[in-house]
Amino acid sequence: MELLHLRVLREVARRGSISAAADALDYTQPAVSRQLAILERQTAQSLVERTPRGARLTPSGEALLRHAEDILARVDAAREEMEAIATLRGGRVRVSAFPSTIASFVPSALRTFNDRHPEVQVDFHLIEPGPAALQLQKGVLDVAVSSLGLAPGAPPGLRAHPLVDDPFLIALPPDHPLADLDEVPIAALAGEQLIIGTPTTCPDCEVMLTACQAEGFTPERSYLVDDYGAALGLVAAGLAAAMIPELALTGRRADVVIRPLDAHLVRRIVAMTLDGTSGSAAEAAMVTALADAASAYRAVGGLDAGVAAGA
Amino acid sequence: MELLHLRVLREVARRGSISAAADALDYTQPAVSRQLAILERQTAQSLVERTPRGARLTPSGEALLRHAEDILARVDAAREEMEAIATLRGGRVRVSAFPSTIASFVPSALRTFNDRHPEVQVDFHLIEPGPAALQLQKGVLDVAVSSLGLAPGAPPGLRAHPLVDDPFLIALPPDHPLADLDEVPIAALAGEQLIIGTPTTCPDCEVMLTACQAEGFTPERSYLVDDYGAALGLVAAGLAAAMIPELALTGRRADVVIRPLDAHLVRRIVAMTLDGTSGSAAEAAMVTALADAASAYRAVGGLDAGVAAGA
DNA sequence: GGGGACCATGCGAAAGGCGCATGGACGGGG
DNA sequence: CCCCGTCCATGCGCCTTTCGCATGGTCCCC
Repeated sequence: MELLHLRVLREVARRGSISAAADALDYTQPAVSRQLAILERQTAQSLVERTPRGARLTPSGEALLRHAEDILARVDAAREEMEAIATLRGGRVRVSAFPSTIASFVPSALRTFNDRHPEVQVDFHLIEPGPAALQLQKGVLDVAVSSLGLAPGAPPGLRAHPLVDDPFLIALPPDHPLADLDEVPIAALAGEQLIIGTPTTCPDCEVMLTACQAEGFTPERSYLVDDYGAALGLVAAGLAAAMIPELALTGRRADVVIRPLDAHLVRRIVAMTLDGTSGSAAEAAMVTALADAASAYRAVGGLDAGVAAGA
Repeated sequence: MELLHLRVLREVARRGSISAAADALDYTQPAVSRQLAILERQTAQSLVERTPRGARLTPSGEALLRHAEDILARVDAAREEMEAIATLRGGRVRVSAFPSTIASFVPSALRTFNDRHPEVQVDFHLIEPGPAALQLQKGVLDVAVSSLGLAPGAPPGLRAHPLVDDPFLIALPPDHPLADLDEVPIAALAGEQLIIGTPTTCPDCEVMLTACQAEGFTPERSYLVDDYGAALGLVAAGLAAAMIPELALTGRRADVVIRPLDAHLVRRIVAMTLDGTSGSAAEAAMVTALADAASAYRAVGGLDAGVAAGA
């Protein structure tokens, strides 16, 4: 029992003759006659009653027709949903991002996506880069805004689409000697108490450690704090300097001075997707929306203006 | 999009690999792989994510799978209903009969059919032979117990299955001279007032007229009555003799004498079905049940015993 | 590092399905 | 009353599809 058979049955029922059905189906009359015969042989039923003036369904034919109508309608629905998904008029995309991006450019991306593709459902979750990679691999997530994409040791099987390079800045107490400089040399941090995110929650902070080691020293790290707000509190109290990614500076406090470093240290923020598969149109569109939002964010300078002006 | 594609998708989803799906579907792995590729091309979607350790559905694949499950379940349901109809575990049969048969053997046939095939629904209607033939031709009736089947001028396109030959008897007033005979010669009815059903409602009564004409006379018919009960009332009043089919004698009245005729005049009662088509199993089973009931009715003598004994 | 599992693709053969042409049945019109 | 038009079934030849087999590549796990 194939779909063609059901289509033939339906058309014969509608048109009232095999010839007319063949015409409607763009087949020759013998073709549908044969398909009908095959269907009757397979169902062991006489489904249509042939007369010299046309054809009519038998009771068994009517019974099968009821199923055929539903089945064919459902097939059409399936095709339409596939079409809708392909043309971004339907479907779903599951996205995640981590806090500082949600505080900056990601909402704009989601807004853009909604405007462009209002019929695509967006499932959004806050997920840290590490877990997000696992969720992508498990297939329960489509796009993850992540900070560990392009580095060596990136999660396998995933593909990273660059969004924005987020520079690391240094936060200093206002009365700190280095606060007078327009740009803080890495080397000047030797011997200073430095707050750096721990590798487990902030893997990208590694770049700071390696930069320090390249300058020949290992930073003093008595304050192990993962939260940037908390770190700024400690900085304001004059207890330490802190390395802060620019995107994490969601506001400015007057009791902290932000300065760029002389080395261009960044964490590369990317949109991660599964590699190898082509992915859905919605997935690609979400990556595009994220890239657009990140680009716009860079264009207006992000928080750079504020940084340059200091507190 | 064919059923095979949906079956492939479902099996891949269930088994978690293309190879396993191929095994379950009795295909080779390349065959399934190709069908899947075709489905993906037609839907313009990547439906399955291939890995070296198996395969997993993408979100689009899951969306299509939801449809596939329903469609395939419905196809199975259709197949099962066809199977049920073929094996008399389902389906429906539309039957009709006319009054005197409903008063005699037809109920027993319906009972037999119900006992044999309790899952087949029976739609029963009282329909006179003439209209029943039209209904059969229109396809809104499957089996009709009729009295005009084997005669010349039988409705075209229909097939008659003999059930029972119903003899015509003569009903006489008790004090009528012919009431003393064991058997009434047709010729003796010349000049008698005779009640015979009119051709429109009792076409089979024609045989009586032709028999009379064969004997060289035309019966006197002052009382044109189609109802056998009414006819017997007129007979009891001594106004006429009446020709009555045996099956129409549903009871006996003391004021009427029933006698056989010397000529074997019968109306042939048949089960009529559409000719040409093989018909449903239920239809054939209903004809069988009717034949069985008619046969049993004949075996016990019907009302013969009562007739021979007179009033 | 090697073996095993998995998937994609090329190739040849078989089968299934279509169109064309023909034959038979029935009804309507000349 | 005959002829023609309509409708359906079937035989034949060809083409398309699709299968199985065999091969190649990738990755994981032992």
